[in-house]
Amino acid sequence: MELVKIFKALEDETRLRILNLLRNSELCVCEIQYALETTQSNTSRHLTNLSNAGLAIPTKKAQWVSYKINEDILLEHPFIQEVLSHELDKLEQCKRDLEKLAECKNNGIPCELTKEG
Amino acid sequence: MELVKIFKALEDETRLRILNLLRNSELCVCEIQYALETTQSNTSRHLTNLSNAGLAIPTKKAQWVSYKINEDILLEHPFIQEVLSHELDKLEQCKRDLEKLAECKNNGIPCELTKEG
DNA sequence: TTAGTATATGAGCATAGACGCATATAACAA
DNA sequence: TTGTTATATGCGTCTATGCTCATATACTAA
Repeated sequence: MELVKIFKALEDETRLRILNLLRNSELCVCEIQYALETTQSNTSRHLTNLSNAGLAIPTKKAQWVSYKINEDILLEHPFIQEVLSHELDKLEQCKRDLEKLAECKNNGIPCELTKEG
Repeated sequence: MELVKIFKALEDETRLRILNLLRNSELCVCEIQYALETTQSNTSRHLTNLSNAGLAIPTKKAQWVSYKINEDILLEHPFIQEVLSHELDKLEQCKRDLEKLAECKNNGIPCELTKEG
């Protein structure tokens, strides 16, 4: 059941935090990793999960893989747009993640520096 | 995180089927069990789960416990209403469940007959 | 080629949860 | 009381999944 697959993807806090980060921009794995303050493998797995559920779309550019929200699934299942727009922004953790992401963007931090936290 | 708790509850096909059944009426455990064609313990556990997640509300009447949708959580999280209204009704299994429920209601089947399927 | 970086993935561990069986609890009926 | 019915729950099993560590893969650059 596709709906179950979607809810299974939404049922993890880390994945909700990733969707929140992707809400306004396409991001590469290391930027997401930096914002979440987690490991590379953990970030990658969650992104694979979101991709398998049809919620995110990966694009490879040189050695980077960037992920964005799958707009098609938002049209097919409007409740997901509702979640993105009116649920995630209320969460403190999601706000902190966006600040962390802005920090990463502003400082022009190269991906390798995500290792140093 | 409350949102995660809600998605964990929605992430199971049986529980989505139960929410579909409760969409239009308050039902006792045995009616739900009959419509789902599953065991009593399984039905009870899923209803407890929905109740713990704040999605359903139990009411005890004599030896029966009836469950209904928690309208308050629909107001707090409109995406749930969206799921109930525009996602579940599209699922073949949910349609079959409603037919099975109607059969149970029309025949005035007492709860014990749910054993005979 | 070799080295470095970005990402993905296999292995192993730990936890969570779905299920069925059996049993407990609660309410009713005789 | 005893028996029946409706519901909940403890226990064991099985499966799924999240996490970390280590390694593999893919791309870039020198």
